[in-house]
Amino acid sequence: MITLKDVAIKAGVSEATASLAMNNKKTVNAETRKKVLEVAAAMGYIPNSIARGLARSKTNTIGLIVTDVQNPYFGGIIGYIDEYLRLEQYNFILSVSNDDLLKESQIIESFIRQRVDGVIIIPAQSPRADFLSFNQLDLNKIPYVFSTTYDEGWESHAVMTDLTKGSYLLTKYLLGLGHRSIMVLVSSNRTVSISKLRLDGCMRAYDEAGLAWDTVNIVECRKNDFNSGYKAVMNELSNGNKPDAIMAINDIMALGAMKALKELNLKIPEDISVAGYDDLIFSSISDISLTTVRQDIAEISHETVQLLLDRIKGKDLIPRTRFVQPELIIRHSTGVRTE
Amino acid sequence: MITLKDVAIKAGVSEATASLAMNNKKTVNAETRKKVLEVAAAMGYIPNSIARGLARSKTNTIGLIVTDVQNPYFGGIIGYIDEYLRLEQYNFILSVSNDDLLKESQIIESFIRQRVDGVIIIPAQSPRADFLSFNQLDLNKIPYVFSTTYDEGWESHAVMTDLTKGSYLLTKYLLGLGHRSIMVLVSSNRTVSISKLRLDGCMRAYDEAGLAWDTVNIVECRKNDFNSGYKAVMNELSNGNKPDAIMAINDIMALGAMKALKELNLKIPEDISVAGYDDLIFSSISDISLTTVRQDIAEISHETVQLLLDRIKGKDLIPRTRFVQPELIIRHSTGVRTE
DNA sequence: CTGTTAGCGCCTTCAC
DNA sequence: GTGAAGGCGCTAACAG
Repeated sequence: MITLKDVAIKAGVSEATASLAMNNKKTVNAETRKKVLEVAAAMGYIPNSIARGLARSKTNTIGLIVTDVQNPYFGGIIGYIDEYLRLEQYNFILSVSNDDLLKESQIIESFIRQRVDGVIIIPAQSPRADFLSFNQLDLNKIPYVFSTTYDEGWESHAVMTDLTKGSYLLTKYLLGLGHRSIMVLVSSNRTVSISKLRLDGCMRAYDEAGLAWDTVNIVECRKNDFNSGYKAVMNELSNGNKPDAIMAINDIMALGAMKALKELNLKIPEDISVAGYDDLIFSSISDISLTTVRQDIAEISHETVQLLLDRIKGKDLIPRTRFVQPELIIRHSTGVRTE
Repeated sequence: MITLKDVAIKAGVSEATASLAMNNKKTVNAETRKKVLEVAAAMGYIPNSIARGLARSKTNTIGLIVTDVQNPYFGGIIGYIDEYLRLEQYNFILSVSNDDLLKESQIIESFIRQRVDGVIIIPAQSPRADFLSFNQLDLNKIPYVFSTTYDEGWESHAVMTDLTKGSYLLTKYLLGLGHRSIMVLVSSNRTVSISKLRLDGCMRAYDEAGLAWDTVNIVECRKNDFNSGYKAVMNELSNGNKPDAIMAINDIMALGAMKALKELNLKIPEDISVAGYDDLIFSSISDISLTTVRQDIAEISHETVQLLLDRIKGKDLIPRTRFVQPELIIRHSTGVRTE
């Protein structure tokens, strides 16, 4: 392992000068710098960022917590964040919370140990008893921003889709098609932001249309995955609850719902319309392509990174949620109410 | 930011003793340790792993390079690796190469800078002009292991599915159903290991059956994604090449292929059988569930991590590829040849 | 058992 | 412009 000292000696300069040269400070003579750079290259010198981190107390790495890596939605987020961060010469450490609050707090502590310069949090979606982890970050003066969703009860910087607006557009569209009895598949707890905000949007559309909101059938599902969507629909329909349309909290669940409907020999959209949320690549996989609300994950990721870097650079910003605009994508899983 | 020194002073001991206490070395008196631990907790002390890394020249973090985060197959790998690594008290840094060799080499260099203890590489699938990056790792004595696939021409430690066997099983099964004219969708270059190994398996099955291998239609696709599968099938079939069965290099492409067939009004499996590879959760999404070869990603991830940690601990192992057994999963997208 | 000393590799004043 | 000196926070001998 070759060090800066080795380079300095071989180049016949002091370690300090070598350091200045490597970091392109103008205070060093062009000749000397050239010499140092050459020697460094020749020796295959690779700077030790650990040591640099200690000396500068800045690691140039940021921590990223995601709830789920298997969902391509988050895969996309990770990809974009990686891209933008790399452009800005930052590394990142990734950890997966699996929506587990304990794990999330352990991850945050390990990020603090690592002295990350900042952290991006996709918060676990369970009601929180306390906010110790976030407090720890504040105490250690490590900036963080929530991405994709925020946490109820903890005001902070966040970047996310205007979920309410997306649901509003979608619901309005469905009502416009004549659907009245709508079933909504939400997460395990309808009061948690990712569900609540969407429901707010539905409600707004109902209100505007002068329709009674309480005709909506809200089904809480334990997980937000394919099987949950499948089972929920199987259950409800076998209990005789046949809606005009089904709205799922995300595309994966919507796809699960479609699977169930097919098995029940119900035609989509003739018998029941189905809509998702996210606009995964997979939304066009099913032979009946899915109507959905597109979340602009490139934009979300980009804003998240910019916001975090601004905070790291010391910009004093007011904690608030930045909303990214959703887009209604109409495809073939929805149609006018027939009967 | 409170340091070990602060704790030591407040606890009335030397910094060294505090350090020993924090690290649970037995050489320190129970009373003293208790005292130190209490003070540390009270002060909210969080050790600085950067400093520790410098002192011990061991960072307890490993680097992970993946080619694609959007494919849930790799999402699964990342999830498992995260899990196993965390159990062993390791962190990891993730970076995405997007199958770009230049980016891959930059990532490796940044990993060296960070002084990771080891790296897990899912190598980019392009023919390599040189092996400088891997050489750099060797020079810096940083252990690494390839996961999911290896690189032709660079012998090293690797853990992956026995791809050849998987293809062999699948092909044998298809031949057994009476299919003779098979179309195989591979990556952009059939000589690259992920394609080559699979093709070897097909070939073996053909040989065993005493059938002429050259009747197989091998189609090279630029990318291994949904659209590539879709387009490849659209192209081939509109050129009048109608096979009995289609085998894709992975499930995503197979799903794309199915989409194309449906649009061409061909029935699956009555008109054409389709098979994938990977066994994604999504393989059951399409109304016709996909016959595929399951890769045991939990096992692959686990072995990869164990192998890397063994190497980090200094075990001197012979570079070789460890194969994980594949499993043929028969579902509804394949059936006996009809005409 | 505990404290002293000496780094790990790099950066940053501050003289010269 | 360049070198000497000190320090980032922690650990690893070595004494005592």
